[in-house]
Amino acid sequence: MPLKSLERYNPRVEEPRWQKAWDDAKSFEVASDDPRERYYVLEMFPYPSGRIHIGHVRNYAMGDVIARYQRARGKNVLHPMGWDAFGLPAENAAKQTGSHPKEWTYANIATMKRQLKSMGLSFDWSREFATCDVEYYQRQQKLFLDFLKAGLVTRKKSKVNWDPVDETVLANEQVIDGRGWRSGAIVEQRELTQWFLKISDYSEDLLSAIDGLDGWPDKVRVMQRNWIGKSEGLRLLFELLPSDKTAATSIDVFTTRPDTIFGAGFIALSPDHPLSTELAKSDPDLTEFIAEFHRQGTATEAIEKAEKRGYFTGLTVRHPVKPGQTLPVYVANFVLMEYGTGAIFGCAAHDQRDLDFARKYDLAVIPVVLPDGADPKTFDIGAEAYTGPGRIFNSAFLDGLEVEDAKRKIAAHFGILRVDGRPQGTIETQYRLRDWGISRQRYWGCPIPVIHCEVCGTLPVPDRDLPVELPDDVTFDRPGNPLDHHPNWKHVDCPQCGRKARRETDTMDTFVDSSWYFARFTAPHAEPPTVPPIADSWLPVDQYIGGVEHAILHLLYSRFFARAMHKTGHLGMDEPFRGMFTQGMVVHETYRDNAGEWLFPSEVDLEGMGETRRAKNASTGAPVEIGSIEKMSKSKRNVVDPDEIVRTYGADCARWFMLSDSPPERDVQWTEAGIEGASRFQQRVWKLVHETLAFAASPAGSSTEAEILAIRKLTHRTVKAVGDNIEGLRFNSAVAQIYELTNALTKFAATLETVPSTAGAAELRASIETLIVLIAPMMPHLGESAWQALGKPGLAADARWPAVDADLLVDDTVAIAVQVNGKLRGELTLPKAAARELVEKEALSLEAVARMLDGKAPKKIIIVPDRIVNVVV
RNA sequence: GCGGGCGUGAUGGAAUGGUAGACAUACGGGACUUAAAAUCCCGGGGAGGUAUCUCCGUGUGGGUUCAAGUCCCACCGCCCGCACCA
Repeated sequence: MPLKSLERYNPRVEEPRWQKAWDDAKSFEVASDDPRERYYVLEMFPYPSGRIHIGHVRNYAMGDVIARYQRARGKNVLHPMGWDAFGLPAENAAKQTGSHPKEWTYANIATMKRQLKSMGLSFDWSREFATCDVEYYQRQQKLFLDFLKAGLVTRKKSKVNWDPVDETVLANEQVIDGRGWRSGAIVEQRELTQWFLKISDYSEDLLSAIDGLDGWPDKVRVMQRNWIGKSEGLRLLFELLPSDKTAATSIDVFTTRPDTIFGAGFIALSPDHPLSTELAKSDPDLTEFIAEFHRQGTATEAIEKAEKRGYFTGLTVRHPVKPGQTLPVYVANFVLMEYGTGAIFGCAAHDQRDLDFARKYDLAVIPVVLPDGADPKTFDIGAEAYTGPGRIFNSAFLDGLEVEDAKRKIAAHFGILRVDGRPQGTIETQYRLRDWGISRQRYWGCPIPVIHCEVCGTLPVPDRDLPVELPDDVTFDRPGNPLDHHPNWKHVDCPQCGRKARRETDTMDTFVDSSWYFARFTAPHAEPPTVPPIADSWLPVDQYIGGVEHAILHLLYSRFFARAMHKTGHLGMDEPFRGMFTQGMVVHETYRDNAGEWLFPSEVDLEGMGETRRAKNASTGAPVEIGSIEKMSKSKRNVVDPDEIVRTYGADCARWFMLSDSPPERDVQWTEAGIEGASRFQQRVWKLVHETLAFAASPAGSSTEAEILAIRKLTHRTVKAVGDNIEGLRFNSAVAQIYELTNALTKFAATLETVPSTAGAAELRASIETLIVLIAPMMPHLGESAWQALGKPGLAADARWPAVDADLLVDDTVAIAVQVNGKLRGELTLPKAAARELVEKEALSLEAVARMLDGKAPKKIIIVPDRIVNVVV
């Protein structure tokens, strides 16, 4: 039944038609009073930078497959979308083009929403919001005030990371290799009074709960563990010998190796240590040393490898366990004020940094841990410190103990002693995690709802005065915070005494906005930030999908926020995301001409393959160099425009290709051939559907029972496999299964053409209908068009996932591989669960096996039922 | 330096310890066509000139096992994260 006259499937016509049908039917709007089992799938919402890029397409295609699949499984699926809409780019655009951040942002949202709609994503648009909507950020202000009341917010003067390009403060998490995460500028240190969220209150909880996040990638869990950075050790007081340089009587030190105390050779203070600062006042050389340290900036790789340098303060402390001995006190450039107490004791023999330092300043190197098997008389430290296990020696009452036992014993020892009336040593847990500084000196963010009164101090804005709304009339003609420059916005009356007071002009870090949006989606129009019973009925998010670049920042903040919202009664749970998935990037080849100019893929013609593959400029014919495959970026022009892809191939093909080519956690390379393959498949399915319809009208004939059964079995197996693969997020494997079924059905249709059969045609039709339901989550528009062509009622979007007949998943005959000494020599087709004797007999009677045996009797025969026989000779 | 991951045809990649290379892409051959595109069919890890068949083959070298891409040890290479955390 050739269908030469069949028109090609035309996505440009079909796709908008179905998008409208879904809209009209409100297919994807969900109600919270629906009694069915709930499923919440969420993709990280985008920043409205201007246009959707192909990475978004991949992210949302994955989420959409899950949403549509779970819907087909009969669940009430929440699949919302919104906009992470505050942030610096809007202000930068304002500076560059004179646009207003608000207009710029909402215009971008409009564009991107149109683009997303053209992708046919099953979002519940009725729940859409942008974080810059007053309706959203006013609830965020409410949360802030509740956090403030609950003691989860502090205001303190602190050294902050200052981004000189963006002219704002950055959180530690936002400093990458000493540079601003967005601007790339080298970050400077400044002292400012800042608002902090006390995430460190939850250090232990955030850490220990990671163990329970088994729906998260290990990689992300490890990163979060490392970021929180727990270590247990001893806080130890060293008594200072009296000096006219300072009134201080002791130095507080944190160590994880108290067992090496007998090997202590010096004390080192951070240049930022209060004692260092005090001493510097009367010591110009130390002042210079500290200034030099600050000039070096913060942690970059170069600094990391920088030489250990120190400055002797002239102070000495008593050695706490060696009566009569003292240790010199240095200020050293490798000691961080941010960790522990900002002071350490140096044990050169068992810490590499301390050893480097000791060698440079000719300080004592006293080994106190003896590796197993080493001779205490000859054991010596060369250029490398010994940090391994062993027995303690040279250490009086610790001698002979293992490292861990020695730690316990010395902790007990110092727990009894007193310095300045305090225990000399206390066991303490330290975390690397710092409180989250959220103050930003920017306009386009959520205003911090606080008022500063000279008399009453710092006061929260009363709930009744919310929202604290951003003024529209701001200018961007000078550096700094436009809110601060605004003529009257910050001038308010004190809510307590009524005197003139000043509004806080800092706005919140935009990571605050994204730390609770998933909760707001559960009741986006409610008066309070969340409606706890509703939020709790949806949360935690069953499957969250986004880029690994948020593995620490956003995911950690959100986990903290859930806890803080729990504490303040806005949520009933602590962990916001049950399942987390980090998808790979979309990458593309780069192209560069002789002048070194980057070219867009659309400007390049490619020919040849492998070694002979060449590229030239499509319009001029000039040679083009094919460069490395990299993450798509505007600067290297290795980008494709989703709009253009949708125009040329349709959204379904873009989605299909994004899902088919690589495992979702790995990078996928965008290729023209790949998207064309998707398009070919789309046409094949369309053709197959119409062939099926033609066969249904064909006269009776005979196809064999066996053929029909084989098709039915394959269909059921595929339904099972595709479902399993989607649930396991193995979209590429699901696609492969669909290809296999499609290929088999195409072949079957071809045999029907030569041997017509009513039963065969009916079987084909049933299988095709199933196939369409399997395809629909990935190519939803094609799914609808085919569904309609097949004359099925309603929308494919509402079709149920086909039921699997378990009996059809197993065969009554099985192919059993026959090996001799582990090497494949043949294959048997036997009834399922055949007796061992039969399997053995059949296997031995194979000619290839007999040949390998060469008349000898087998030593052993291993039989794995229904799978394999291994004859051992 | 520490931590995590990965290494399979020309390419992206499949493979509960049990028939390596599913599926796709690229390529080659054929059919259809005046021709091209599209479409359909066939082929394909390497070597032994073809088929049969044999040997080799999942980064390298060892090991465990009847059987290893898969598990263990060592090494090489690549990618990612953290980075003076005491």
